[in-house]
Amino acid sequence: MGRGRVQLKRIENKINRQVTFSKRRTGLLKKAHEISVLCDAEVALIVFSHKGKLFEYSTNACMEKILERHERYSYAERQLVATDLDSQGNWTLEYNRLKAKVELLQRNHRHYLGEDLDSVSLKELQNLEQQIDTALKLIRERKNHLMYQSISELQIKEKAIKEQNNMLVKQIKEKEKALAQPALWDQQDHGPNASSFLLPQPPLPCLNISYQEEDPEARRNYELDLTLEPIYSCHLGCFGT
Amino acid sequence: MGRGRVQLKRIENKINRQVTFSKRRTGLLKKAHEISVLCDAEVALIVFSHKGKLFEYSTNACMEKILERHERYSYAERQLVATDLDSQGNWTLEYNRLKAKVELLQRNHRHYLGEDLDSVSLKELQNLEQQIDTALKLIRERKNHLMYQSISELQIKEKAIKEQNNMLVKQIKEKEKALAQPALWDQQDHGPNASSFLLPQPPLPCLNISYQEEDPEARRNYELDLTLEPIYSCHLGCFGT
DNA sequence: AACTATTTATAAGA
DNA sequence: TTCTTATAAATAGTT
Repeated sequence: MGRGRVQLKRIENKINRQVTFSKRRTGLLKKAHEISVLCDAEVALIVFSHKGKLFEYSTNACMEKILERHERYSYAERQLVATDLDSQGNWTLEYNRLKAKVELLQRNHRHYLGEDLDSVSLKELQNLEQQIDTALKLIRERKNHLMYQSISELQIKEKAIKEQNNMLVKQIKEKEKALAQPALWDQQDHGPNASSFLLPQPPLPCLNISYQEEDPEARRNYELDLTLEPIYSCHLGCFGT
Repeated sequence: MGRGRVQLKRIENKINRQVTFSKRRTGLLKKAHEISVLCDAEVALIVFSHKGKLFEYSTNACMEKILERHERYSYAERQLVATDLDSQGNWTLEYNRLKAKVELLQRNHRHYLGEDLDSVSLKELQNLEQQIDTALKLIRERKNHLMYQSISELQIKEKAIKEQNNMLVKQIKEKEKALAQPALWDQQDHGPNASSFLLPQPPLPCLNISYQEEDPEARRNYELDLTLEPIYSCHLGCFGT
């Protein structure tokens, strides 16, 4: 329906595919709604775009109900093959349903790990490959994001520590200077706290003790800085991959 | 689309409604399939007729997978509805255990698809990356294996068909030659099977009839050979990826 | 199930 | 994305 006859195959041009998707999606949802109203049918339509975005339509907006009904319907079919155990309560049904779900998930899980592929068709393999390829990209993206984040955090911390160090060095030098001329001072009693007498009030609390490593915060920073090294060397190389 | 404009309301005439349902259902399923192929989308369509009969379409015929994927999207919502009923019975324990398992598996599943990574630590991301990288290699290996396998099978078939063709050509030529010198033969009675008189005994059963396409096997081979083209053109390009 | 007059959907272009 | 337009497709009413 349009200016050219349409071939039933994947549209390779990305822009084109996106536009066609948008148009046809609208049409499809509309038609789903129409048949639902005109013919008094119950319709559930789920569409995931190539990029993974979800679009859906469901009669009376009760998707869950319809999916449940579907599940019951197709579950009943499967029951015909396996039958018999609907003796006790209805919980048995629910329990078996869950169990089947676990099995399916575990099967998928194995496939996502590249295991147990003998029963998988070529077509399915191609889908799987693409899904996983996409997943890998997303994971690396997220990883890189986290790494860049911690790098910039650490750079900020590093800068703060250096400033602290500079101040400490200055303090020590002044203290040495003061000790070199004790005559001017020893008549007065300054008590045991003499080491901080030159600090402004109030001093930054950690400044006069971090050399003794009694400040947990300072220590943690230091440790973090060390820990970072191996992470860098292992993974910075993959930033672009 | 038809001889009259259509009102978007339930068709009251029962026969009419049934006919329209049948027609539109066909159209809807077709369109669902088309958007799926053209735009590389994943589609699940469920239709219950007024009378309760089920019709469905799903991309690659994996309805369960798509529904599961959908479920993951609206997961949080249903949690609100579903939680609360863990009251009596010892089966409740087992049931909840299973449910927890499903949740865990689904969480993993999401991670394997590269979704929902916000809560994952850097360390875990690294593991995930490696697992998936390995999986991707395994999947591609398996895919290539399958593709090479079908290629060599098809090459063998191709060769066999060519040989058949050669023999047929030879037969025809000999037959023509024989017809060009009828005097030598027409005293003898060879019956209706004259066309195979030069074949070794027993002849390949299909050889003397395949030109009339009465042999299903020969025809199937031919179809197979044709079908191969698009597979080659679509997928051989990915062998190294 | 076919037919066909029309309405709809949509591909291409802007 | 949205609009327009030429054309392909779907389908309502009919047989």
